[in-house]
Amino acid sequence: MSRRSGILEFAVLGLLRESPMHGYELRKRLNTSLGVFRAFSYGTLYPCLKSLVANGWLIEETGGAPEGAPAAALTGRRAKIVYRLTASGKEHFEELLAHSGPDAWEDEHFGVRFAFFGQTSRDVRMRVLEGRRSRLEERLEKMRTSLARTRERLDDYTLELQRHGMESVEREVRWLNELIESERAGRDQRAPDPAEQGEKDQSGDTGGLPRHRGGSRPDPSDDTTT
Amino acid sequence: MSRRSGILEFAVLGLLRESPMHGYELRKRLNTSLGVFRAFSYGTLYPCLKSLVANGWLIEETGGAPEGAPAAALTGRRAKIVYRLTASGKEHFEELLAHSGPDAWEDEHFGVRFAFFGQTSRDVRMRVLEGRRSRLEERLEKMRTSLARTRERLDDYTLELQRHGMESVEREVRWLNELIESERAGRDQRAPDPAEQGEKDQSGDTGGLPRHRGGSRPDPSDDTTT
DNA sequence: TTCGTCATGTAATGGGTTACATGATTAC
DNA sequence: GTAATCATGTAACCCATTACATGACGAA
Repeated sequence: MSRRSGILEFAVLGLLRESPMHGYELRKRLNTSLGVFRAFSYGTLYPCLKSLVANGWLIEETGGAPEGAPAAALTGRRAKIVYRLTASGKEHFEELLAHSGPDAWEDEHFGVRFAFFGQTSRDVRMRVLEGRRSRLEERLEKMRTSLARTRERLDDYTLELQRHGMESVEREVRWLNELIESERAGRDQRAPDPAEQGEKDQSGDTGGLPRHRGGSRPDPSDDTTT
Repeated sequence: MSRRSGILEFAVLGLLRESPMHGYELRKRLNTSLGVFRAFSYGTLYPCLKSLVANGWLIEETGGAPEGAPAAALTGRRAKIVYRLTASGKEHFEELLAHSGPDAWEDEHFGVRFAFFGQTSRDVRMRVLEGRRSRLEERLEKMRTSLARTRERLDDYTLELQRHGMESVEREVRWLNELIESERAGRDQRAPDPAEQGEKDQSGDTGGLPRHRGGSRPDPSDDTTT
């Protein structure tokens, strides 16, 4: 029952909803897809998985590959313990997805919440985005007044640090503005359950994200990994 | 001896080098001047102060305001315990300032290190800035390849999250480029010991930071605080 | 005189990492 | 056969927060 971090629990549940996986692979996904923000070690992950099992939200599937063909988990290598989301686990995740309390837009939570926006209803998405924005704006306010008071006493480097910090926050606010804007424009389209999608058309209309060009495009010609 | 966080120790030593302070004020400074990145609670700060005293790096000055006029600490309200940096504490801080090991440019450390660049020698500044930059660049590399591999499997929101994350990192790299550039341009000017400055002219030539205009300027007309 | 803020502390708890222990499977 | 990576776990520790306990001082 103990040993739950909220954010990790949420992410694990969300990832396992897409497809069953074993711990090792789960961790990799956690640290790439979502893990721009957070990296978890095994010492955190495995105990968490155990506790999720104890809660009845996951079941362990040991031994030879079960019929349910856990997709990528078994290409080449046989998994030891595959975790699969139970019905009540799915239900629990659904509840977590629906929550849009104040903690949902704190630094640690927001990223993960956003990562699962594809499974989140539009009104919750809006609340989370707007909550995050006002959170950042009040932080900005504090920074501004504090800077106004201490401006003279600070040396150039501290000032520059402050300036850059504020600019980062302002930038995220602008990003949120864009996102909120396009959420407003797009119609409510809750993404279908990924586990039941099969080969269906996934030309996602998930609210209509803004288009971005230039910068951050991965070089498609380098696939020198694995 | 235990209970030391490195970053907190560094920041406390650095702030106390400017002027003696008591814990309460120290914390406020920690959470404004430097604390764009980190906020510490009393439960962390006070034990840390005790351990710094135990190391001989600080001394506690209890009772009525000592002759040494601890500046802002005593305007209006009398402080209970004023912490002052000892000679060996100063020496220790000097050593910490001179270190430019790999941890100096990790996320948690970099901000605080930068905040004290005014007291840092130019070559150390350069090493830290360049270390940070290459750290970010290798992170960027990882993100790019990982994104290239998983691009198709990711939904629009995850993709957007990834994109924004990468853009943030790229932006910091550009910032570092500017800083490194102006460090190269400026001559070596180690800021004088702030504790011995008195009313001297402080038109800091600390290497010549780049000039920035627009955005992030505090509104000078709102001083509705205190 | 009561409320807000200043001011200092501690014990319990939380949330996470590191280092270690163990072993299977694959690539060379 | 041996190195690398896959794979699972645990115990010891670390860093910090929360909640609590305590009390002084100034302003309304």
